[in-house]
Amino acid sequence: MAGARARSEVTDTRSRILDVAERLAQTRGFNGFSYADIAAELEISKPSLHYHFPSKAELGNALIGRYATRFADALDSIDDRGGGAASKLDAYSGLYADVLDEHRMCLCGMLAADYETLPTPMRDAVIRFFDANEAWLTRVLEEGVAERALKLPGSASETAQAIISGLEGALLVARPYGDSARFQTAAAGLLRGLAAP
Amino acid sequence: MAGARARSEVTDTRSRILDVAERLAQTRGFNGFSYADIAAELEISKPSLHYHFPSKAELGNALIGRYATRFADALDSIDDRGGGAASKLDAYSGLYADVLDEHRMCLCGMLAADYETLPTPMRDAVIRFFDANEAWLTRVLEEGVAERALKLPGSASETAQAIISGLEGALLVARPYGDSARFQTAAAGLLRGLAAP
DNA sequence: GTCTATAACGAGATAGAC
DNA sequence: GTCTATCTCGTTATAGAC
Repeated sequence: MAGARARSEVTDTRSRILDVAERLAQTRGFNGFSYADIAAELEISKPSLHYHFPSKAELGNALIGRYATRFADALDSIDDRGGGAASKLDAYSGLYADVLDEHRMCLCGMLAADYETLPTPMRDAVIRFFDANEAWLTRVLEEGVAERALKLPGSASETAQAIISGLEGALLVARPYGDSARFQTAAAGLLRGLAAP
Repeated sequence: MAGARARSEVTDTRSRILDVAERLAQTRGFNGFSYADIAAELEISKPSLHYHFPSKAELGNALIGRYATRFADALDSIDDRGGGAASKLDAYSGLYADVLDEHRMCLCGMLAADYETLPTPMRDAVIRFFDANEAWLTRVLEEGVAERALKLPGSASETAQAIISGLEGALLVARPYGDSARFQTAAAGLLRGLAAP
């Protein structure tokens, strides 16, 4: 078919920019990288970056938007796989473990640290990310309680907030230690304590 | 007495610099403020700052050092007050709540996010801070278990790590929401789940 | 869509006077 | 101990050619 390209032979520039910016934002924070860093890694010029993302704020918005979409897709996949509430929570924790395996912080956890320095649209998008996670977790926890598979220390939404906080914090603290076992231990303890069978 | 000064009439410049830098680091991250920000707020010149702290890295070291000392003192105070393990854990959680009341992140939690961009001495000091917290918490948890006042989901040191992670994450996530009740709920849930009576 | 060139500004840091 | 003046470099961003 005319115009078709071998998949992954070339990824479009916009996506490759987002890939690099995402990794830098997750490892160094939003104020810890520059257009120059991205340009050097992709071997393109800085003005080319500005063609795709006129300002760093717009790059940041695109970053969170894509990340949130991907995360929502991952939550859908967990739902599609079926299984009980407890196994869904394990899979949810696994999403965070995958992030740490790449020596990254959750993008929105990192941006939560940078929050005060972010432009308003990015702030709003960070909040929406956490709200979406809380809504998904709340539903899973309620299912677990209804099935008598889980016992929670508080309401489902309060427990959901505590799980998100706990996993974000486990990422935050484990990363300096460069120790993914440290994350696993904390995450397992948190889930056992907060959503016991 | 000659040379004596009315307390708090003037705080020495070095301390005032650290006060401002500390607040900026806790709210904006270590890469989110500059010598110019501090100079403007204290109405002194940038070179005066460099006289007290020749480089930003040395300012950062002094920042963590003072913070860690103050935190260790607070832990000593909790011990001195007596009471059981459960009330010590509540007091520990209260230290984090106090930070959030000033709309700040824990300094070392913030620096954990900035970790990859920090000079080595600052990295080491961040790790030491968490290790000291873990050691204190581990001891308190072991006391609680010995008194049969607490039941833990894992070893005392693993539980200590999970508590630190959970409280740091609760701060991280609650701050964008500007909601200290959100922290309290998550913290209470975490402690109930991880160190149940 | 990508480039060269450059503007305009802020960063960390230093020299040297007082 | 604090200042003015300055340096050097890195930052985001734009103009305009190809």
